[in-house]
Amino acid sequence: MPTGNKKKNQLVPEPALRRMPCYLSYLKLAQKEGMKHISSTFIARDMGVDPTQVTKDLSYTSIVGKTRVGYEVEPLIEELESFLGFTVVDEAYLFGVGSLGTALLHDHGLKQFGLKVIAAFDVNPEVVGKTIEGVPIYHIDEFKNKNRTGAIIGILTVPVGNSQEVTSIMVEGGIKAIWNFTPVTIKVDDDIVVQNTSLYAHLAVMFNRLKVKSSSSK
Amino acid sequence: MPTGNKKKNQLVPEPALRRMPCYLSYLKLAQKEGMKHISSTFIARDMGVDPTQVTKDLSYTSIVGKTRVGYEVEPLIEELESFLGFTVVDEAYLFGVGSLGTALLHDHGLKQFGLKVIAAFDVNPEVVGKTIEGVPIYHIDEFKNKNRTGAIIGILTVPVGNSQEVTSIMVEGGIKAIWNFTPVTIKVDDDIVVQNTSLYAHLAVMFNRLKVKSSSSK
DNA sequence: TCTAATTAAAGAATATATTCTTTATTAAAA
DNA sequence: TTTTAATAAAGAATATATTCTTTAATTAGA
Repeated sequence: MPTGNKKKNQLVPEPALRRMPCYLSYLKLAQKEGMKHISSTFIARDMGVDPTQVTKDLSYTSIVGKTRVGYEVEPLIEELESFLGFTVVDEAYLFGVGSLGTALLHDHGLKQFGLKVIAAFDVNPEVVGKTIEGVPIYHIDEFKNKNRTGAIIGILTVPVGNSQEVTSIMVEGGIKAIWNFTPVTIKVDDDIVVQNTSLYAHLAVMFNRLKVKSSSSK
Repeated sequence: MPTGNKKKNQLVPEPALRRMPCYLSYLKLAQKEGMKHISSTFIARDMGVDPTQVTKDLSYTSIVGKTRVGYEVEPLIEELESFLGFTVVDEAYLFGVGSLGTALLHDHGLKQFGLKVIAAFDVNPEVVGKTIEGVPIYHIDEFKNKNRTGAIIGILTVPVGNSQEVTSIMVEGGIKAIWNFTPVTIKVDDDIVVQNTSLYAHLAVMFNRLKVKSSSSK
C-alpha cells in the first residue's frame, strides 16, 4: 500500500472543485480590503452558501483553519491557486478556429488561470496561416509534426459534425485532456480527461429556470 | 390546486437539462444520416451513457417513445428545441466588454440557440461608442434608458471586483435572468434567475482530473 | 394468429452530494 | 487562571441524482 496523504488520491467531488474558484476570487477581494483572517461562517454568509459546505470544500486542500480565528487569507489563497493548478501555466492547442474558437483566442483571462494557447488548428484556408492574438493557426494536418513540443491539453471548438473525428486526431497526437466546448458527447479511452463546457447547455438551463419562474409567478 | 400537467411545474434536474442539448446535437446528426426512428438504447450506446438515463431525461419533455421502435427523430428534435427554448430568440444585454465579453460578442453561435445580444455596456471610453459584430456598446449609465425595449436577460462579463455592483444595476434596470461568467457568487433576490458559467471553474476541474490521472498512473 | 424479442416507462435501489449535529479546540474576556 | 463564546472538523442524516429492476406494450417473425 502506498504511503502519503489519502486525500490526494481520492477524487474531489466536481461540485466542490467548481466552487473553489469562487472562494478564490472572494478571498482575493477580501485580501484587497486588508483582511488577514477569515472564518468559514463569514465566507458562507457573504457568499450565501452553507458554512459547513465551505469548511468541507476547503478541507480537500491541505489548509487547516484555526478555531475562533478562521483561515489565514494569504496562505489559503496560495494553497487554492496551487491546488487548482492556476500557478503553473500549461500549454494547450485549440482545434477549430470558427466563431467560438476565435472568441476563446481573444480571451487572455485563460493565461491568468494557467492555460496558454500556443497554437490553433483548422482546415479553413481563410484562417490557416494567420495569427489571432499572437497565436499561429496551422492546418490540422500539421498537428502531428507540431506536437513535438508536447502540449497535452486540447481545446475542442470545431463544428458538431467534426467533433468525434477531430477528437481522434487529438488523442492520436498525444493530447491527454480535452476541453470540449461542443455539445457532443465525445468518446475517448479511460485515460483521457474530458471536460465538457457547452455554453448552450448552460443557456438551456437558464431558459428553463426562467420559464419555470415566469409561469409560477402568474 | 391548479390543473395541467404536473411535469411542467416540477423542476427538471439540472444535470438532465444539461444533457438535453447533447441529445439534440446527436439527433440532428442522426437525422442528417437519414434516420427516422431511434431507440433510447441506440442513443445510449452511441453516446456512452446509461439507456435508462436517456429515457428518463427525455421523459421530462412531452414526447413519448414507441415500444420496439423508439422515438421519431424529427418530432423529438422539434420538441427538444422548443423545450430548451432554442426556437424563440430572446434578446439580451451584455455587461462588460473586456476580454471575455468581446469574445462572446464574436460568437454568433448564441443566436442560433435562441440568444441575441442587442447591446453591450461598459465604462471604458475606449470601447464605448464602438460596435462589435454589429452590437453597439454604450456607457453603462445609459442602460436604464436603453432598457425601454425590454430585454430581460443579461450577460455578466465584468471584472471580478465589479460583479456585485453591476449585478445590482442590472436587476434595478429590469433584468430577470443573469448569465454570470464571473467566478463570483452574486447575490440577488429569489425571483432573479442566475446561471453561473465560470470557464475557470471548468478549467479547475480539468486540471484536477489531469493531476489525479497522471499521479495514479505512476 | 401466435410467439419471441425488443423497447419505453415507472418505480425501487443504490450512489452521490449536501446539510445537520456533535465534539473538541482555543482565543478572548472575566 | 478560569470561563465563555466562536469556530473547524468529523461523522450522521437527509436530500438529490443515477442506475437497476420490473412491467407492459407492440412489432416482427414463425
